[in-house]
Amino acid sequence: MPELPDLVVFAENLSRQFTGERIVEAVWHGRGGRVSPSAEELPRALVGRTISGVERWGKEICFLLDNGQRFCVHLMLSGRFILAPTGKHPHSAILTLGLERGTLTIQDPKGLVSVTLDPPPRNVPDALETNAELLQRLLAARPKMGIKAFLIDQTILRGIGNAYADEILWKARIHPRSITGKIPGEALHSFAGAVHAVLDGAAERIRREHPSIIGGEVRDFLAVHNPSRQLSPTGHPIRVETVSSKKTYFTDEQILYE
Amino acid sequence: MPELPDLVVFAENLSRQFTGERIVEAVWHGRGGRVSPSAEELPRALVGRTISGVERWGKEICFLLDNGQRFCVHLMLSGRFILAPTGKHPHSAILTLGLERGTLTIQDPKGLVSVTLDPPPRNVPDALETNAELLQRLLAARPKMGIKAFLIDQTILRGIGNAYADEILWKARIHPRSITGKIPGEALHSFAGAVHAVLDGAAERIRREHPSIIGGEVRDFLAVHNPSRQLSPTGHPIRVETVSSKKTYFTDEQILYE
DNA sequence: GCCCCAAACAACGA
DNA sequence: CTCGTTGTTTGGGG
Repeated sequence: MPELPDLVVFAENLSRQFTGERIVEAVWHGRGGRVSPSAEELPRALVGRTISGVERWGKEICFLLDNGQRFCVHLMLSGRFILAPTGKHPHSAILTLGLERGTLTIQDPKGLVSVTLDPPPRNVPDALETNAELLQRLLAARPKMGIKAFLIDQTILRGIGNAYADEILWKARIHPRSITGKIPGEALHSFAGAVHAVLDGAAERIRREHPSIIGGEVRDFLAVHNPSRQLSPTGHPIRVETVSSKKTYFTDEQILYE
Repeated sequence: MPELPDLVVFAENLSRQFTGERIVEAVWHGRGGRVSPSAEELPRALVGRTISGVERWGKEICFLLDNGQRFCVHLMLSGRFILAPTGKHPHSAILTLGLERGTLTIQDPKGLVSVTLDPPPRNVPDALETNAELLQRLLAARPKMGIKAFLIDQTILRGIGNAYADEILWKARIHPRSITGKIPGEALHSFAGAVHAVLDGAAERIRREHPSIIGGEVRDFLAVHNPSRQLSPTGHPIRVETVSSKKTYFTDEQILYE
């Protein structure tokens, strides 16, 4: 499952590639996936529209349409975008969008992808809006959660998944079992800084190393949430435990606030 | 806090004493307590009515009125009924009912008592309706609870509180940390039998030893939920632990099903 | 690994 | 040690 930095680059590349293209066909394959408002409505809403841009919205990729509507795709666990020659329908295709110069398919072997036309606005900040004051406010509002559960809760802050939560907590030197309300105010600047350093840095790296990526995920450079590493970049052994019901990678460099 | 057997005897005694009496005054003292529909409505609904009976309903004591309405009192943690000479208002009085031949006061130092006129019917069986088939059905409906939490949950079965839950589980030889869905069907007859043996036996004992009791609680004869005992009646040391967030007394005679 | 829902659990106040 | 309410955690299914 791609996470926020992957999605940032996907959106850039999809936008570059498809802005200005008209949708000539939309086929819902009916073999899984969730669609709102309905599979019948979808082609009527999409076909004939021109894509005026593509952007990341939390963990979703949204196609902006020329009539002001937004068509958003959540890739969930195993969804991915695929470019195929016009008319081709790859395996486990959920939705195929025929465009003027090619076919964009959303594929998902697990069939969990969710697509939504004009999703309701969410009153939840995006992870890239993070700063110390915002963190302070969000932490104060939920003072007795595990910090790991807090970071990946999309109703609190949008965009961070399991892998990057570990990366951020390691960068901030905060133990994943720490309690939200116990993290001292003095730590919040470096915490907020870690959010940006990790997410922006990862997006920049993916952008540089995979300039036209629109699918899959790039994880090989992660510092601790990385099964191929035994030691953190600073040489401390990486532990793997279940924290807040999630597989969690961390080291003893991280301070436990509880 | 009186529990079911105490309340059974309270209801008998209040019924004997007040059936046929007319309510001539009802004073809500406004120093705590919860009243439904409202403190203003209450005197209008009660004054002038004649009490046609008193009965226990779950953990509540209900006064049946001659117009078919029911006036129910939940004593919560520290509420109690007190008889006072007409016109007297004891300390921490919540509600005073002036009757033809005396004054019945509901007193509660913690101010948690709740009184309700015509409480809505609850679709929940009473503990004294317990039999093996009922237990089977209720356990199957909530198969992954702790059995202690199950027994004291008033939305599942009405009337059992913390102390008698321990007594019943000891009598049934079921460990309080057992999981509802893991208790074997063969144990349900003795489990249901234990519910009745404990509750009916306690009521009978209270009735015999305190023939006119309407307040307080009698606990001195409890087998395990009893700080004055070190050993169960069968000579096993009594353990005290927190189970399902409640102080729980049990012994190693009780089988853990999990 | 994702989201949603429902059930179970814990904490707090009245 | 009671009942609500609210918030958090956990488990299952798509």
